[in-house]
Amino acid sequence: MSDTNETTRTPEHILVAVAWPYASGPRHLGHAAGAYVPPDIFARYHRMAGNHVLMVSGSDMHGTPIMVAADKRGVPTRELAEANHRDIAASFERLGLSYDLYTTTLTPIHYRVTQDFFLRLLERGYLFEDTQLAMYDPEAKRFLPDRYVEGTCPHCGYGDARGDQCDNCGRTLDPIDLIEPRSKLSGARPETRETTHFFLDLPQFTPALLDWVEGVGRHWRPAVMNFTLGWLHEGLKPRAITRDLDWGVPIPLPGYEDKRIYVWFDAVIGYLSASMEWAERQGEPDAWKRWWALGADGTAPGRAYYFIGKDNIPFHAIIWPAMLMGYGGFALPYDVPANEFLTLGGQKLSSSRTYTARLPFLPEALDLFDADAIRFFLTINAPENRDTDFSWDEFQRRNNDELVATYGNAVHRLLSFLQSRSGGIVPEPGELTPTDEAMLAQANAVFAAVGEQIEAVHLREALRLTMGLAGALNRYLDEAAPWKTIKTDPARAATALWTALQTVSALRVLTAPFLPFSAQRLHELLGDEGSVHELTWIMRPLPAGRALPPPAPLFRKLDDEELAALVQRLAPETPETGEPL
RNA sequence: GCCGACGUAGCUCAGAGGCAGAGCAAGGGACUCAUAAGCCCUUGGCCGGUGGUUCGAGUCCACCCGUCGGCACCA
Repeated sequence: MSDTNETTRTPEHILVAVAWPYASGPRHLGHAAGAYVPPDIFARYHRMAGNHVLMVSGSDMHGTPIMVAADKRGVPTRELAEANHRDIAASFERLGLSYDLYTTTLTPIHYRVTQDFFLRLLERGYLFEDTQLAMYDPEAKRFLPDRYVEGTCPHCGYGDARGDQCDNCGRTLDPIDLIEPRSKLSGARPETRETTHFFLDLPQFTPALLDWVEGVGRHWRPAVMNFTLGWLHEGLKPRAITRDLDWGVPIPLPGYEDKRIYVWFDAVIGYLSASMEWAERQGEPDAWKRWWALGADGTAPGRAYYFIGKDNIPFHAIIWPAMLMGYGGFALPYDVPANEFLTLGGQKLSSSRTYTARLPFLPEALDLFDADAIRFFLTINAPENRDTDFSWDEFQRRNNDELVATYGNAVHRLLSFLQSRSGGIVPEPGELTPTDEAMLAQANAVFAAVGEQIEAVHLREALRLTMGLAGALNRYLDEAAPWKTIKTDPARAATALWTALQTVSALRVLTAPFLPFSAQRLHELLGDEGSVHELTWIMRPLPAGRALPPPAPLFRKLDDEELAALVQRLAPETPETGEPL
């Protein structure tokens, strides 16, 4: 067995920054496909490849929708946010997401870092105060975000237009233009009031951002770069970073007790504050600097990847970099591999196989299916280049025909045969034929190919290549046909079985980033102890003579009736939640 | 309305100047180790439309149609 693909390069510091889920309710499969599963694959691979990975995220706890939902239920805002946070964290754990820290924006350290950012940007002249007109609900005694004002659209006459946009004609609106405006909270007619807020002076950053994007953006996904350049060329506008609320990070200046720093400004700072919190918990309070602090010559300490959905591009490719530039001394994003959306658009409404009109929430999906089956579907059909369509038919097909039939079966047919014909003992190989050599060479080569794709954040292609090795193993077994040669040429059968077993041993390593739970089961079926995730990203030899435990299938098939019965338990309607992240 | 992305086989999706691809579905075949799985062969495409650039265009350009997203107080 050769270790030729073992890398000798020095370990890198890789920051895996994962979008902060908004703690307004459960996340659904679309969120997982877009922003949560990809970084986990990326982080797991980089750990196995020997790099120093820091993967942090947390729940975004502030913002108006959470406040409003809590008011409606008559519970304290903090209580609802924390309950939602616990649910999200639990489903992430069940999905196998390997955060080094998954925290919230309610921690003391987050408040401290956010206020520090505020003061530093203010001191450096990147924040200014200005007075604006805002809608005020006299009954709820609260200022209203634009979308909490409803009324008749001045363009098309639609009666339920929101203050920010008309859902009927799609036009962008100003709430002041609405005919017969009413508060979404109380129904009262909103008043216009003056209010003073702090603004982030984004125009100051435009030239520096353009320079930066035109350099680093070259390896970004084209959609992300075009979108970002579009904003920059259009000209940035100052953006209010405070609100008239009592839910959020307080403004660290006297006289602003009735205002708060608004959620989008504090949420992106979470990447930094969570890294600091992680370091403190490690008992090494400065450890975060290894991923964040620029060197004396301004060089980045490693590479920072921000995994988000496409709706979040402005925050991560423009606003957060501007904030970092303004503060100074911290590494900017290296890549922002934003995914498109998982949609339900193509589902045929007339089909009897249409079960729901919405994407399932993670807790529901995880109650019904193995995490690896979900991860497999979300990755092999990931919306990397464009929106991709979700349907239960497609989920079943990918699971049954690809995950189970190709990969699961390749493993199971081999291990079962070994168990029944040679008592589960890994045989001693004889002389290798060219076919055997080719099988092993391919397994070895797949490590480099998959690694290259993951590093480029082409996870879908990476998983496809991995499954390709399972397909090659099936073909190898058919050609070598040990079930025949075992009767005529036992030594040849032994060598073929040994070769196939080495390939399965490679697959348990190769699938580990994508399918962490089944990779661990396979690791144990191969008679190894400990965690498969602590192995190195190279061929893992399986020694001859080892006795393997009795095999069990890695995955289960979903038959039509079972799937239909399971999925019909899902609530047909979308429960009340806030917006996606 | 403005900006951007996308439109490729029945389905889900790759490909980005040089002979149209994969998986699944469909048709045929040989096999029996395996969760009726796996393997081999075959069928299947006006690459959304029109016009242009080019020796050559899914690929580059213009316009049109369709879908999705953004348009700064949702995050």
